[in-house]
Amino acid sequence: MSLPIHAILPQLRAQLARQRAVMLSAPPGSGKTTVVPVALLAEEWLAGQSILLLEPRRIAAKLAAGFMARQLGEEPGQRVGYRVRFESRVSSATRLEVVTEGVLTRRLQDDPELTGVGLVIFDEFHERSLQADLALTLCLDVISALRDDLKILVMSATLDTGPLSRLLHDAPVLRGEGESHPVAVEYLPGRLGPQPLPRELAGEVATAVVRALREQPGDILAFLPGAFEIRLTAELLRGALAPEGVLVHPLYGDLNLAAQGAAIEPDPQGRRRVILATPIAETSLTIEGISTVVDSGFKRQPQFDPNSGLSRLTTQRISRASATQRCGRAGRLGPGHCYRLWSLGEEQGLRPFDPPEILNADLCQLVLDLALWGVTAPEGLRWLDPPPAGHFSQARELLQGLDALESQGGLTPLGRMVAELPVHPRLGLMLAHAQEHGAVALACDLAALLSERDPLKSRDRSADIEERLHALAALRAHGPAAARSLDADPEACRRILQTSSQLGRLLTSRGRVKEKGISVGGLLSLAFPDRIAQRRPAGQGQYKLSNGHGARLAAHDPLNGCEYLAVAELDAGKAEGRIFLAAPLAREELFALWKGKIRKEEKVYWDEESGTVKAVCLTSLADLTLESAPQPKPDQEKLLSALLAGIRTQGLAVLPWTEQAQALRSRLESLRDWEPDAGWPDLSDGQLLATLEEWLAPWLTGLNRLEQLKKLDLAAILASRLDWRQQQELERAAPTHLQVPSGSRIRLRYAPGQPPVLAVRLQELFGLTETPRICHGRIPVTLHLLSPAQRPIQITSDLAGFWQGAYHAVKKELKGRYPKHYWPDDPLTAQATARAKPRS
DNA sequence: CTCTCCCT
Repeated sequence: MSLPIHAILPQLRAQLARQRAVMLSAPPGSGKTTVVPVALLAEEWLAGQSILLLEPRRIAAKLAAGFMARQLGEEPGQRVGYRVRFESRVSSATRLEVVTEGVLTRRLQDDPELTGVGLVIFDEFHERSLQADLALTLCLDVISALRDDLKILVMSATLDTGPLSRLLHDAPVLRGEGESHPVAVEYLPGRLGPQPLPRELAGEVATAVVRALREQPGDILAFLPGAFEIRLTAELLRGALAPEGVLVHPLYGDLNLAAQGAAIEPDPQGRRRVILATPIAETSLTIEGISTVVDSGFKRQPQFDPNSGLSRLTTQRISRASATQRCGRAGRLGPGHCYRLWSLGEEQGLRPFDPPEILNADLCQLVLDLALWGVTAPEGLRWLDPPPAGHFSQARELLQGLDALESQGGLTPLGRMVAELPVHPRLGLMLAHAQEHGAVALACDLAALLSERDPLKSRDRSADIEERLHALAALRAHGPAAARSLDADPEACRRILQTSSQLGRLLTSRGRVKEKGISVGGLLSLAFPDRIAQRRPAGQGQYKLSNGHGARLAAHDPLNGCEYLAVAELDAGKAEGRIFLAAPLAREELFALWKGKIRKEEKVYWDEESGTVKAVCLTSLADLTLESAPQPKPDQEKLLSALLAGIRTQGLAVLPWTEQAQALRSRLESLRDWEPDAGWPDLSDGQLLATLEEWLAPWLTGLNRLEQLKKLDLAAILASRLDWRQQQELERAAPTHLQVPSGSRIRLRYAPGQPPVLAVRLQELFGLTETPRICHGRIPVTLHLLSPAQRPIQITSDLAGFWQGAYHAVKKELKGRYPKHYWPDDPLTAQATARAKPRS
């Protein structure tokens, strides 16, 4: 049998003989997975050592091993073997061992020299899983420190080869051909925006599928983002296609094996089929007999947020690499056709490749693996894409908080134990602590449940994890039918039990029971202390998490009545997370389990609603307030700063700004304008608010409510900011009043940025030749000249000019209106008066 | 409106 990959085998052999690392890029169907490893077994440089072949999935590992073994006329476990979780076929004769990712990481940790291994092959490296990236990084570390004879071969479909080649010290890149048939691509741009609603998306896909059925022969594979859109599309299609006898099969990971099998196998009666699939059909499952693909262009992906430590599922546009991969699914049998629900223009906007998982994942396990490797900072190793610093430190802080890591990043004894358990570190910690509580068996079931798919499938299932435990118990005691009667999938339950018993074997007889009794919720809280949830007082199914974030139960979930929950799984959501798995946590148990982390503190704070400062004694666990009691004798300093905080939120207007206080402030502000270098204090709003502690606080002793502020003498308080000399100078340079020739003392009005205003009846100024000035003669006042009835007549800052000019016209007019008043012809020599006429 | 895969 000849495959395209045979053409480049000689080149590959030659390069591997010379180089430490080689890359081989070839599309699906080239035969690289099964041809290359066997072909290299007899190489001289291998010197009798074995080859490790890394596959991303168990099923692929077993299939590849089986295929290669049979090519050699053997069964797996002889020269070719495999090792995946729960199952291995290897012997002393095994020279080629196909492993999955977790097994390789474990192997590296147990034997960093990779004794007896001469070559590690990374298959499907373009998938860029977190574990494959980590394994490559660790292998590079092995080569540079311990094994300069170890070789690496990275095989992939389309991959951005440049950065990887550089990481591998300019490894040569060989390119192979694939064996596939041409696929015609047709663009069907629709109405789908960047964030389509599930209904819109399902409608577009259903329309395209109907068209494909009309225009193309054979079975059709449509790619949708998730199970929800698949259900919607199936409903639309079943309505439209029922009479034509076309079969519609959903296909996604949560389906049981029988349903997946039905979607994968051709129909025995030869009826046409439409398979509606998630990205599971992109690489993990191959469907027989597909000649047409309909690609929605979207997929659902988790988005990790290091701020909350939570992931959120988001529906995103796929990459061009992903679109190519999906398209290729139509060309396995013969020429195919692919409908893309976007335009050529939109295609230019797609990312060329999917981002590697390491950029977007929870890094707890990676941080722990590195610590076990002896590395506390990622900078110490060489990465294709280094783990993001924020994600890394979030994971590190979480593990430090759980006592798995020292403050320097090294493993604690507890952390070492957890690092060796095949579960997420959170669950490993729960298992470790469960030993002290004598609850290992229960904890194993819980850890397994949370590591595998949810066994409950009904759409209105409760988030209560105890319902899953009941299903497991039913399966153990009475078999599959009992589990099914509880709405649980027996297959999923069996997988959980398998994981649980593996964990049980790893944990038995370690440690001694120190404490007795712990509930399911209690155990979960040990793994997820940041996700202890407290019901909000008024909320319906709304909770607050101990990490400060909000979360919500489905409306009719029976868990709704619980005051406290330990939440194991939730989607971060946009504003509020959705709780998918949780268990009730009794208040007494919460206090008992977490007494070491529960704090009591006095909190004095500003209560907006009542306009007062309140003082309480709080019992809290992280961001949750467990108890709150009034504090009769609050700390004076805290009281004061809470009151100041209240003033800050309300603004300066809550202070009693009497006319006098305002005038004082205006005078000082004006002076600051006129004499910027004279050291006058800054009394602007911003500055006053910023320096409340300095100028206002000393006057607030013993006060705790806003209304008490009304008693303050603000003018005196502001004046006290000036020393004695400044106060004298203020009176001289910016007086409150000016005396005019009539003898009256007239108030001066100050406004920042403007000259002072003297509003005075014209007749009181007779005899005054020049405009009055203040601020040591530098600032002329603006005169608002008034009629005897106090009506404004003229505004001027040039009194001499007024007397000479405009006065005579004004006089004439006013004389007519106020004949009893005194209107002299020569205002400069006339006697000023505050009355109608001067006293004679 | 619950993606997918994986672990001595």
